[in-house]
Amino acid sequence: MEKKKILVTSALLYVNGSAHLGHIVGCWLPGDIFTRYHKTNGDDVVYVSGTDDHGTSSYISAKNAGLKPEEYISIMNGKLKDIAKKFCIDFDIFSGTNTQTHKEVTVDFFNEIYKNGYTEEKTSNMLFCEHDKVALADRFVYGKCPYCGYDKAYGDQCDKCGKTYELDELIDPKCTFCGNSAVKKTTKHIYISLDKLQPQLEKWVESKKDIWRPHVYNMTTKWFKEGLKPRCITRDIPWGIKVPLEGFEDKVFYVWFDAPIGYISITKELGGEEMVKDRWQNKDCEIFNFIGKDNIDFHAIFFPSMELACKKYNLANNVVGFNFLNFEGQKFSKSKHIGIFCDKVMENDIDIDSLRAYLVSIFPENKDSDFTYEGFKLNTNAELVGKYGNFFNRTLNMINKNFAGTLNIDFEDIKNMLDDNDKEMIDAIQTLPNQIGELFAKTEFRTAYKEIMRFASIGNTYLEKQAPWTLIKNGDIDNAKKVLYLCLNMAKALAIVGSPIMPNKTAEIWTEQLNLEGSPAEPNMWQEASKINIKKTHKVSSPKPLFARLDDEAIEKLKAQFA
RNA sequence: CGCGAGGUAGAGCAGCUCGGAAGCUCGCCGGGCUCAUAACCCGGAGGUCACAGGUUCAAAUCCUGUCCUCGCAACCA
Repeated sequence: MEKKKILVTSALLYVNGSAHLGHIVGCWLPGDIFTRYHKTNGDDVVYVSGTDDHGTSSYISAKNAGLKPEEYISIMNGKLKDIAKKFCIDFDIFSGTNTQTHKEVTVDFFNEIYKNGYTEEKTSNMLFCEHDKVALADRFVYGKCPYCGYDKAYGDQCDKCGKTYELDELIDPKCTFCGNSAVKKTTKHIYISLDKLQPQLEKWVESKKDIWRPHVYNMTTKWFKEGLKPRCITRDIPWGIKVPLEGFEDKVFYVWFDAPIGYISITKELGGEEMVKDRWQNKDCEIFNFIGKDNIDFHAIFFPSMELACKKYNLANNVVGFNFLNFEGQKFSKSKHIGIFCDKVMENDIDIDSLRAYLVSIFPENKDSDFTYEGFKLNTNAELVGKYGNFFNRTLNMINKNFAGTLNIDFEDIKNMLDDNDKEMIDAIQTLPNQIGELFAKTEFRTAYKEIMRFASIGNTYLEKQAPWTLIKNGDIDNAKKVLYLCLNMAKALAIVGSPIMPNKTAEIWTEQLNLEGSPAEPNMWQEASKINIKKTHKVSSPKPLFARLDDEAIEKLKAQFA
């Protein structure tokens, strides 16, 4: 099988507060599972992410915390790293955009776009806060509505009467951060000529029609119908990357200009110029961006346009846009404190593999979905304990009790005693792992998970049909061994195919109970899953329950801890 | 005509890209098994696939229209 070269990115997180489950589900976890699958499949894959350190809201958050921006983001970056570790998100690097490397890459990126003639200058009016030293975008300004007089109207629209207006029509504008009056300024800015890039971009998007999720493709093509317009890429705030152009010394790049370049600079930080060449300038490397749906425009329009204008880096193969996760029917909210916040998970004994598995089962791949405690309990008990874990337990228990852990047979020994049930079982072992692998590769995680559980169910049904406990009772030892040998091979396969989602539990069952060498997540192990090749003399260890059941009490405890 | 998502058994959802006898999990009813974490397996009841038209030999699936629900314009993937 040909080995692929892959680069996986997951959206850079803003550092203005604590992460919640939605962040994990939106990009970190799918990117992690995708990466783990490919590693196990033997592909050459690198997973990069980090924090988006610039932008107005990070600047203001730092200010409110009484810290310098670089101090603030360094603390937040550390916290996020801990959370990633707790959730077993295995980044090759988790950095940020406040690095010297990032500055250099961004400046170079801009210089190329400038040199290639895809920028233009325009003059525009904007409101500025003298106190916070920031330019105020529409959503950061409030004042009196020129139509109805409502005094909490935003920069471009009044919530009360619904009317929209120009920024300079707003009466007595104030800064939303400090409440001081905002002043009008006329400034020059640099724009990227998206209109000139549209034909090339459309061609690229068209080629992704059958690869991207439908909602990503649709949302993207909608922009083309309206026609792309030049977009401002500079800002008047003191926090960010300085624009390297005469007459713009006091300006920085718009956060959404430098943030996606972070994928490149973080790659460079990890492996130097060599790795950038290998992953971003090598047409054999496939790039996957895992993002939430609010980022689709930036990853499907803005960043690829920048790359086309820069002409130095390859565009993504797949922009994997996830929808949103709700929490018990409500939106995650920092202000109302709705949802599981990951800093609380840090001090909690919640089983991460169980949580990861439940989250996969409700991944908002095609539409928004909902986290519920009841669902978490159900998935853990019915799927992980009842089907998946139970199969290991039943198999190992019988091998141990009746055969002291060693069956003393292999596939050759049973080939002439197979009935229809055995053949079905063998067929499942030989075909399902590859099918599940393809689902992971296609980023269809929910279906992959369902198939893994179905795989375990096939095992349970097989046991029921063959009833080795009865065979043993009747003295039919050869057939009992045959059944358990096939089950043992399926157990091995189940550990491998489950490893991208449940890295801890599968490693545990592999080493401590199946007593196999290495790890189920080793490179090229995926191909081993469909082989029936457990050695004749192999001795398994004694089983113990893999997942813990969750009762109502445990759920109540969780609710209380996360409330 | 702001933008977006959705309406499929009691609940929660999948299926819709590429039309071909309505599926999954839970719950409920009945049976089986006893190796297993009161776990597992089989069977059953329960649906005019929001509504109305249209295309078709055939529509949950494609087209048109109508009704209803929910998100976004405040932190926020």
